[in-house]
Amino acid sequence: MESAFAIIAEPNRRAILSLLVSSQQSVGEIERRLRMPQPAVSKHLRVLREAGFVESTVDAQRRLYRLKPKPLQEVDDWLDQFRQFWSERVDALERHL
Amino acid sequence: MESAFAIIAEPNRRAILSLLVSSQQSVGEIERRLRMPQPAVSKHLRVLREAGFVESTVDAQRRLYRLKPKPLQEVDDWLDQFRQFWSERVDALERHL
DNA sequence: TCTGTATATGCCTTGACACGTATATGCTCC
DNA sequence: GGAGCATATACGTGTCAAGGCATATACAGA
Repeated sequence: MESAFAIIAEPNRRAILSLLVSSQQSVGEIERRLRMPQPAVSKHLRVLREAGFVESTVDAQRRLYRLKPKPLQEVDDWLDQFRQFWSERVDALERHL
Repeated sequence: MESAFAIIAEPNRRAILSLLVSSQQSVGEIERRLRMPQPAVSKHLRVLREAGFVESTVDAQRRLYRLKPKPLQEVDDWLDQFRQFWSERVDALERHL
C-alpha cells in the first residue's frame, strides 16, 4: 500500500479531502465543485479509497464518499516528532523578546 | 516552489528530516546513518533547502544542515481542518461506549 | 426493454523524478 | 601547490503516475 504521504502529495486529492471534511459527497458533486473531469475524480477517489482515506456507500446510481480518519492521523503522528522542536524555537524566541 | 506535500512524499527525505530533528548534521553523518550514497544525500538536501525545510552553514570542508520549521508547520496547518472531524468521531465513539 | 444518468475502467501519451555513475568544486593540511 | 577529503553537480536511464479521451458497467424510470 502506498504511503499516506504520497497520496496527499497530489493537489486534487487534497482538494477532495478538504471537500469531504464538511460532509459526504457524491462523485458528481465533487466533479462540479472542483470543476474536474469525472474520470479524474473517479480515479483519485479510487486511490484515496485503496489507501484508506475514504470509503463509499451506494445510494441508487450514486456513490457517496466520506472521510476515514486513520491515514491522515498517521501523517499527524509523523509530524509529532517535530512539535517539540517547534515549541523549543518559540520558547527561545519568547525568551529573547 | 514545490509544495511541501510533494517534498515529504519521498521516504528518504522524511528520514533526513527525522534525523535532523535531534540536532544539525553534516552530509557525511547523514550519509553514514542512513546508509545512502552521498550524491543522493546531497540531492535530497538540495530539494529540502530550496523548499525551505532546512538551511546550511559552512564548517570548514563540511556543511551542517539543520531544520527550519515553516514548511512542516504548513503541513500541520492543512491537517488542522480535519482535527475537528476526528474529535467528533472520538466523541461519538465515547458516547457509544 | 429502451433511454438517460451516474460512475468506473482501459489505453495512451507525457512529464517528472529518483537513482547510479562519473566528475567537478572547494577546502585543509603538509 | 599537491594530495586527500567533503560536498555538489551533470548526465543518462528507468519507472511511475496524472491527464485526456473513449468506452464499459450499473442503475432508474417510462
